[in-house]
Amino acid sequence: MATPQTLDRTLAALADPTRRAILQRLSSGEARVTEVARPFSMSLNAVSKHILVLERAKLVRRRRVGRDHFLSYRPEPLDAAAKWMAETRNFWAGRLDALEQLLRDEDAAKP
Amino acid sequence: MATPQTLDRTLAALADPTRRAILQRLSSGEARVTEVARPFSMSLNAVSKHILVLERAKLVRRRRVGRDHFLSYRPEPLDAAAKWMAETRNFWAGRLDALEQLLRDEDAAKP
DNA sequence: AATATATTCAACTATTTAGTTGAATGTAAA
DNA sequence: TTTACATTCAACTAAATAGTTGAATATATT
Repeated sequence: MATPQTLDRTLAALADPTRRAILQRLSSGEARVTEVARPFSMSLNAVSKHILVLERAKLVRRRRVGRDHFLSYRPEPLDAAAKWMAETRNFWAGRLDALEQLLRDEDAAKP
Repeated sequence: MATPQTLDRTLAALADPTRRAILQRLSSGEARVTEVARPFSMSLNAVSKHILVLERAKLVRRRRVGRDHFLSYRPEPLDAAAKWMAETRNFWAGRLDALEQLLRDEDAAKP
């Protein structure tokens, strides 16, 4: 698990604003393909392809119910990305603190 | 700062094993282009292009001294990536813990 | 001054990617 | 059973990417 290619696919999948927006949408719950596509100005087919990319990267899972395909966010592949960052040590030395602070700030901002 | 395009460039730059290897090499200190290129089986020119990609993503900085170009790792752009992950909350709920554990394990493994 | 070294530039090719449109498939509703 | 809906498949185009080779530029070394 976490072969270089897996990491490639994970990071490449994230390196697109449409796909990140899709994930953000899904991070607040399941949705069907059409629902996911609605906010975007591109064709449904284009979004369908983006979803395929996310699926290949295992960042999205598909549950078929009749003609509807329900999509959900699977965060697991990000572990490998985080691990890579952790191994490239310079980043985390003194930077994990900043990240934790940032998370604390976000928590504090929520009621 | 941290426009979507910046994130795109950061993540796209990381989504290549050659470039990640270059960064890992640089994370243990400055090196010249030729030195960085040596371990790879591709041409010097190809590596030079990878370096350019990393430079555009601000993950690598170049210091010119005569004909030598010294390259160094700049981890700052990863902040935006970490922030994006933090915002896609599901990941961090219950997963930041795992990451911290992982870091602690790595620390423990070092003398 | 001549030569060697470090690096980029330029031109080219092959592959991948993001998008399009139109047709096909399968399921649900009238 | 006809029609509408959800989704993908197929074929295509335009642009980006990763690699190549060969020439150019600039700096060191002899």
